[in-house]
Amino acid sequence: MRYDFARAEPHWQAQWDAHGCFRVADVPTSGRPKYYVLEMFPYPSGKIHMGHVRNYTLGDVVARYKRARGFDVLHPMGWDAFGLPAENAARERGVHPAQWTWENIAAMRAELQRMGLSLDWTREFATCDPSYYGQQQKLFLDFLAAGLVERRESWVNWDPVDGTVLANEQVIDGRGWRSGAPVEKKQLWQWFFKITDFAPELLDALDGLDRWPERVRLMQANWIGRSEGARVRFALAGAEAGIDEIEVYTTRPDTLFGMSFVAIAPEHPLAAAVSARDAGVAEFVAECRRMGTSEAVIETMEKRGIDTGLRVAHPFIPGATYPVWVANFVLMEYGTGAIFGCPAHDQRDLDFARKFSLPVVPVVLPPGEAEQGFTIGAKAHDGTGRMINSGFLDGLAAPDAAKSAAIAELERLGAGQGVVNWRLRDWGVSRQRYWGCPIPVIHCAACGVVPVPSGDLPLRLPDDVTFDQPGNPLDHHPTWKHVACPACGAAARRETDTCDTFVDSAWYFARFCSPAAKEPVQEEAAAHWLPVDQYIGGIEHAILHLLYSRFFTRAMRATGHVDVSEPFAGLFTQGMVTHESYRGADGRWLYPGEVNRTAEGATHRETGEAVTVGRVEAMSKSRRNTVDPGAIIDRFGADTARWFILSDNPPERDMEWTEAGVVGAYRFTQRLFRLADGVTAPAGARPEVFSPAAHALRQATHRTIAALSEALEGFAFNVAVARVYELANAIADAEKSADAPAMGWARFEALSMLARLVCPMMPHLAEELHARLHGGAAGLVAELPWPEADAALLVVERVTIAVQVMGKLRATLELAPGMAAEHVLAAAEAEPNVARLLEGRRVVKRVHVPDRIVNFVLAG
RNA sequence: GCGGACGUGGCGAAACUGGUAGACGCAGCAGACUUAAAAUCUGCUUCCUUUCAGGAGUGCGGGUUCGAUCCCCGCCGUCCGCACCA
Repeated sequence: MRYDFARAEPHWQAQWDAHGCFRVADVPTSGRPKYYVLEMFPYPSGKIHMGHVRNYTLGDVVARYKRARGFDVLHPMGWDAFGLPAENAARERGVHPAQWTWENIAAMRAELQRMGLSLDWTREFATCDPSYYGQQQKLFLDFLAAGLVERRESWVNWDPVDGTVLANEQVIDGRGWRSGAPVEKKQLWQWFFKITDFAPELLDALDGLDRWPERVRLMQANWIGRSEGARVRFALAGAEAGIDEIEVYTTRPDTLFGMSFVAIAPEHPLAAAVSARDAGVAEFVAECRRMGTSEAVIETMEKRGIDTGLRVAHPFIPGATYPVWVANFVLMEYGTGAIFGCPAHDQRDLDFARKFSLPVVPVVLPPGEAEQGFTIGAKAHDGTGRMINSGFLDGLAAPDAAKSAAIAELERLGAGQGVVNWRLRDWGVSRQRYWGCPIPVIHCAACGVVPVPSGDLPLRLPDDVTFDQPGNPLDHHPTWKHVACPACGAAARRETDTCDTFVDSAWYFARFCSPAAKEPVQEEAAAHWLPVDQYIGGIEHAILHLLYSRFFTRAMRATGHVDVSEPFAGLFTQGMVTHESYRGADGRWLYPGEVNRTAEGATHRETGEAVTVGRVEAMSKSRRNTVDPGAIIDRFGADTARWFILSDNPPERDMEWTEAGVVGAYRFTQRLFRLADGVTAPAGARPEVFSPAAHALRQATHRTIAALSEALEGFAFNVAVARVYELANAIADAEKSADAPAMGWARFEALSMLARLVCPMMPHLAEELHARLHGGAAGLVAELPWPEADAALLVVERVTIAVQVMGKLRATLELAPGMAAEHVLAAAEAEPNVARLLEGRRVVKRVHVPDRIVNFVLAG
């Protein structure tokens, strides 16, 4: 008899649904503790991919386990439904973004439901639904009223041919992806959330996030980027267009005596001023504008610059002046958009100085170096040392003591002051696009920016838009933007920018607590469920999405919507799903389904020609190395897909999807089914006495319960899987051993525990096994508590002690635990192999680690 | 370029975070069952030396320690993020 997953899986899903196993109230009255499990909700691209299967399987294991542990578990699902792909589909295929999105959602919901996830589907929503984004508009207006939103000019990537703003990913090698035209930077008036208001708090609170991965906290801390330094004002030797000084931010004011130039960003006002009269500078600035706004691009391109001819005075050295350059690596967004260059102690400045033959004066002498003859070669010295060539700073320790002294002097001279600087920039949320949440403000010539009245919310997107011309369809709409000013009644214009989709995902976790509420969040529901106890998603979101959510939660707290500051108490970041890639003889990428893969190599399934096996890489459509979860569930069932995805490796690491691995997982589902097939509850009470074999099986069962609990708590799902294999092996072995009277009882115990233990991972098979073992009379596993291990069966009766001589293993001892050191050492010395090696040698040290190891250290 | 991680048999990995490296699975090999194949079951499986017994071994090179996959220093390789992809 074989396990018929195709029949069983829909059956048990219907049972769970009929029992409402996974539904919870907005404000539960059960008295049980709460646990909120959330996986990052998907973008509705149309099909689920293996990354989703992994993410939602991980979350489901946690949700089911916690539910069994007696928690009320909130485990919702929704759709991150606004975004560029829907507009691209509209432009390419003429389908309306709304239609495209809702059809995708329907398809993906059906696929997700086949996975047997323990979700409360009654809480489902999509961010493109006015019932969601209308609430978001309320939040926007509350933030605006609280001074957390601001309008200012900032730079965007502009495609001059398509007349549209480009996302960084739409800029390829400095050109627009569709038009191929060189991209230009352009300044637009944009809306910003003032995330920098919370910079100190966002940084400090990281310490309290003890259930977040350390690396994520580090990345966030570096991203927020607190630094202590100084602002220094350099007087220009001659004013330029009314500008008579350059303010610079530096973290190394101690190296001011080593300066050899000042460099300003191409967007710096002074660069514009010089451009007006200097064609060379104007040309350079224009060229920098064609680089787009991506920091990664700016930082990796060749360091270039141009001398403006201007000179600045040194704050400490009367009479000394230095050239002012425009440099393509100076960022307008960081500090003041201007730096001073000290080539001896900053690698980038050194590269720049070497390239343009600027002086390199060392001012920090590294420890152990002689001052005389010390020069800087190809490497700048950015470490500690003692100040030289630095006037009043000479002899001080760098950087700290010298830094304080330099700042004190700058302040005394009125040439600057010590400041704390943040790398974090305010969050620009304006998008010149249709498929997003409309920003609910009106621009009035007389009244300025006027909020859309709350009674007019949700401010809906118009449906009748066209995508036949470049730019923002909202802007082109014949009527939508024309509106009377709510304040004065005069003709006014709606804001036509929509929100960054990161805004939608920055508070959805709060909305899930009360998805139907008439306000953004219902107070009691949010108070009960927040924060999310376990959040699970891809490491690629380690910075932006998580930081924005942390900001949003604080902004919602400031405007009275929630009473927590941190959205996610626990965070787990999963790795990607990867697969081999294949290329045919003509160089085209091939889908795994088109390839016959053997240990020796690969051939094309139809033509039989040789196929090149490429690297194992993240699944992507462009390389066609994708596997369709739907097809896997058709062939093997959801439990097999879930089991394999959990068993392969630790969830935080990238996993390789392999056909052989899935087949192996499938075989195990059948093996479990066979093991339990025909087994029913033994008649009579529990036996008084167990044979050694039956006792050993019972120990294995209870150790598995304990081990699995520990593994599941610690996200070591691959270890949990291994423990399940071990118990299954133990049951199979016991089957073969002589059938002592009590063995039947021990075996039934093992099997019925095993059925319950695999439930978080393979919920359908668990129900099937459970129902068969108990003749259908013992309820749903989904509603049973987690098994408890019998402490008496966890007691360790024998330990294996390794015996080393000079750190090398020479023997092992089998002993009862807790033996005294002398006894263990004596037993170790008596081992023939050990005695042989100790013969005639002097033992200088005898190491004994109880119940673990003995080590004899010999003289000489 | 900057920031963050990761690297263990043929492959995915485990190892009570300083104490027997390789649990468990995949693949492979041998055997049983079968007319045969599939499925299933049993055994073997880090590498080297001639078994007994040794030697080497956790990306590479050093260091600390009785003892290092684990701690420290320096390299190499791979991956993630870099603010308008989600």
